[in-house]
Amino acid sequence: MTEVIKLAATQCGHTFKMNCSNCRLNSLCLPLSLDPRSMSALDSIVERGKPLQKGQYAYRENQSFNSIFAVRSGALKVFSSTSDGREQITGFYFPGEILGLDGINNNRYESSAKALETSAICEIPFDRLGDLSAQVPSLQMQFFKLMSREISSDQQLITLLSKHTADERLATFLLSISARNARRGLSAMRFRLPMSRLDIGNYLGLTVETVSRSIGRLQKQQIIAVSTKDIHIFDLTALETVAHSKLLESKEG
Amino acid sequence: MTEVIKLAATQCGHTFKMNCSNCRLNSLCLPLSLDPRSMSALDSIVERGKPLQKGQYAYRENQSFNSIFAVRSGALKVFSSTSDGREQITGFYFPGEILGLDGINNNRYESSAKALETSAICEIPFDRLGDLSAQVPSLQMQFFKLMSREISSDQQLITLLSKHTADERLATFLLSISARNARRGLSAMRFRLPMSRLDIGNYLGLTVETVSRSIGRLQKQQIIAVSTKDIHIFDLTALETVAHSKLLESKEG
DNA sequence: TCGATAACTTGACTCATATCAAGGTATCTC
DNA sequence: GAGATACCTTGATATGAGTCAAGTTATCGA
Repeated sequence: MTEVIKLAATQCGHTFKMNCSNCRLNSLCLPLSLDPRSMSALDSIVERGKPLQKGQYAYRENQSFNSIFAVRSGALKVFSSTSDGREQITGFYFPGEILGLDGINNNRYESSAKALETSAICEIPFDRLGDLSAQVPSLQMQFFKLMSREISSDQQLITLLSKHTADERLATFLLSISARNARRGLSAMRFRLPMSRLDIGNYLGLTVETVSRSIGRLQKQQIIAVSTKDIHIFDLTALETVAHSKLLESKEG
Repeated sequence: MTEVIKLAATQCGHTFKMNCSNCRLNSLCLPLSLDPRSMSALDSIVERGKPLQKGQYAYRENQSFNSIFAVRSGALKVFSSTSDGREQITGFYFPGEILGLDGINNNRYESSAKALETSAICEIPFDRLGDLSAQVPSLQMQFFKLMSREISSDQQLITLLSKHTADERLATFLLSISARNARRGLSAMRFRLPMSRLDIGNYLGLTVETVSRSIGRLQKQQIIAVSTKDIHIFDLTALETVAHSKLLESKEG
């Protein structure tokens, strides 16, 4: 084995060995519910390279598939190219979330993953994960659930795009970011968006102008306050109302 | 074991035991690339009940998850309810295809599956499939690929809904049905749609009227001929052109 | 710190698709 | 096989989001 011990430097100058056991995201990520021995087995196959700088890729469309990736810090966007050369963003990925699952089917990635800001990621070689899954039933189950969750969330996006107005889409999007922040122990009410308005519009099937106007409307209703990329949600309930119903929304005038 | 031998009656009155080995769809379905022993192990956990009649459900949203299903004959639609009570169809499933994967994550189905016509389905209990997957690496891999394919196809639908016109969506939809027919050894050029225009519109994020008008435009261009639910594709290349590019389409006038 | 460039906002206008309406056609039921 | 019902088509009109345009505000590199 040629495993290299990966060290990470803290701001105060100490170094420590990064692993799944001491990762504060392990309860959100693949190791969830693994016993210590299995966690250490998983840990031994995880590769922790140096962080991606903003704009760098974790993987690219059509590249041959070898690994899935877990986000440790930062944020990435995943997108594929349409037949006429435009891009479609299919998801944003935050710490504790796993990307690259679309590559399994044809042994090549069907999308590209690009860092929106400096991001640390864990690379998990898929063949070794498969071997380990066959030995550790709870890991296999956890991985099945992970893929199932990706399917569910894609289906929610399908519904969002197919049946909802611009304001509903934007409100749903903000609620999703908020909930994912809360899951990591961060504020559900205040956060900074790592992606541009263009990316948000692309993801939600809207133009930049429409995103901007929709944000404007939510601000005018005092539901949120926005300063460029800093979001402050004043009224979570009102935001949920906007997200969930055309009918109610129109009654508010 | 209380396994009952399932018999199916052919039209000429003979009976035979249905199993994965003799199923003519096994090269499209989960058993793909399994050796005979593993195939028979898989076969022993599959339950083949009596066919669903049109309108009956394979499973319903929020029902507790136990099994995934393979379509043997017929067709089903899978849909979930939006917050305001409307339905969103997320997929149509044809023979050889597998549904119910969204239930794995939370141990309950996040969508409902309804037969569009009389349909025979194979029920595969998920806990037993998990056990077997851990023992048969090629089955585990096949199942991972299956889920990955579902993710990819959902992402393609996301792109279709987000970035394409009504005509592009409809053309893409017809091409998808055509290709899946061809995969099963049926005609790519002539087929009968099992779903209503309403269902097509719902799936594609369009109203019935728009679907109808879009079909009308494709007929006027002599690309397809349609008689209610019977589709005849005259010019597959032209249909692909319509599906793939706004730019080219507008040049044709 | 300045200048350049990218990102964002706002307004005026257009257009693709939704909505409303009415009539026609297939399909099911008794 | 007649009536009822669901499904489909076509036309007229309305509208939400797109497009084009111009100006403002952030961000980045030298």
